[in-house]
Amino acid sequence: MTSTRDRLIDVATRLLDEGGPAAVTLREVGRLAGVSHNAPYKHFADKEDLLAAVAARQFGRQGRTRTSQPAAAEGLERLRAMMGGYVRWALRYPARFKLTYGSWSTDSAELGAAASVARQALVDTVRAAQAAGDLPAGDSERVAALVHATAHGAVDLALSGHLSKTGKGHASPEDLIDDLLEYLGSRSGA
Amino acid sequence: MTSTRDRLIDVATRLLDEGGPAAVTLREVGRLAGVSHNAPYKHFADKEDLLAAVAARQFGRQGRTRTSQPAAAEGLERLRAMMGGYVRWALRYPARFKLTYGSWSTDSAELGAAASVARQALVDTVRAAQAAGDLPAGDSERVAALVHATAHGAVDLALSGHLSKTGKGHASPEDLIDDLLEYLGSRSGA
DNA sequence: TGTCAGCAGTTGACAGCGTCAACCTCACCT
DNA sequence: AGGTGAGGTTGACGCTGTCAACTGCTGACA
Repeated sequence: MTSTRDRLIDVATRLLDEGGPAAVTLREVGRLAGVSHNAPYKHFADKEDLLAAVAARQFGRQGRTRTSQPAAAEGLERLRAMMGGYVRWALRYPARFKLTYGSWSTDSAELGAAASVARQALVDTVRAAQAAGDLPAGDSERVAALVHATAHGAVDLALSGHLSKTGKGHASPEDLIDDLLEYLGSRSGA
Repeated sequence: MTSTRDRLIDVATRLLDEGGPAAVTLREVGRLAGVSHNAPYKHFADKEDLLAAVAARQFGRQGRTRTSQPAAAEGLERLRAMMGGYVRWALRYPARFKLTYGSWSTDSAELGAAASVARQALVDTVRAAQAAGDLPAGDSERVAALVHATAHGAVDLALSGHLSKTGKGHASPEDLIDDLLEYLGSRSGA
């Protein structure tokens, strides 16, 4: 027996995937969850609050996926796998990606905490790769930020159609991340 | 004497800057432009079409700024200046940035052409830096895509509050771009 | 010169949206 | 027994995007 609150988040996520942000309507969410058009207000302050709950759940999944990743790969390979997961997730659920990393005027504590866990997992992986000599030494958090920024930007540009899709300059987000990691790797002087 | 169409785009841009995407309302745009609530439909098919015009104008300015940049700087420095301009523009007008690089279901020819000019200017600058030995050789379009992705992602994360703002991992978007260019530069073996 | 098409503008209407207020009901605590 | 609060309901409000119908002007052309 799932709670009404959970069902509302489920429905909102589904609508988001199917029709983008514009398709997420409090009234439609209520309808599909089998409650009245105003029931959502018993669980969320307003529309943004519901969307923040959707985003927090995504961060939560991401953090758990990252930390539970089997340690089959080591060093750079593990980092590459992690970023590959990020990219595939974003390309598969573009609307969730854009929502999750969108701007939040509501700074929900739940959201902040979930995001923090996900980020820490990346920093740890970067630190391990540095220790293995696969990445240049230096502030791990800053290197992690660089990697995240590149992956994030590559995906966002790809989703918006601003990465050339054919011809000489063609590159997928994963290609760009590989390029970056290769440059960083050869710089590390291992 | 500016045309009504231009005035509508002006007002829409202003509303976007002041109150984000939610503040851009066809009716309010009409009101502030001194016309009726339905006049915008004489110039734009629908709301998205108006927003596309706003975005196209931004791309246009960007392309012109980039190509007209004084050649005071050369090689890497010119590239750094160009990306600095991109970052500062994005941080100053976050809503325009998010809109411009958002997803467009309407693929207006005007939009595509304007975006293409801006991208080509970046590729040319990368090519020059490569010729100067400041960047590793290789497909210029792909290196340009990497640089753009990093800058874009860094700005987007910063705007969304996903870049740690204090402490050891603190880094501004410009810092991250500098990091990338430094890694690329030392890799070029000049 | 007369007229006629079409562009730019208007008013009015419609459904759907987010949100507020008031009411109901029923489990639970005292 | 009685009250209280969480979770649900219905109804209303103003605002939005969009459609339809009407008007006035302007330029092309017989």
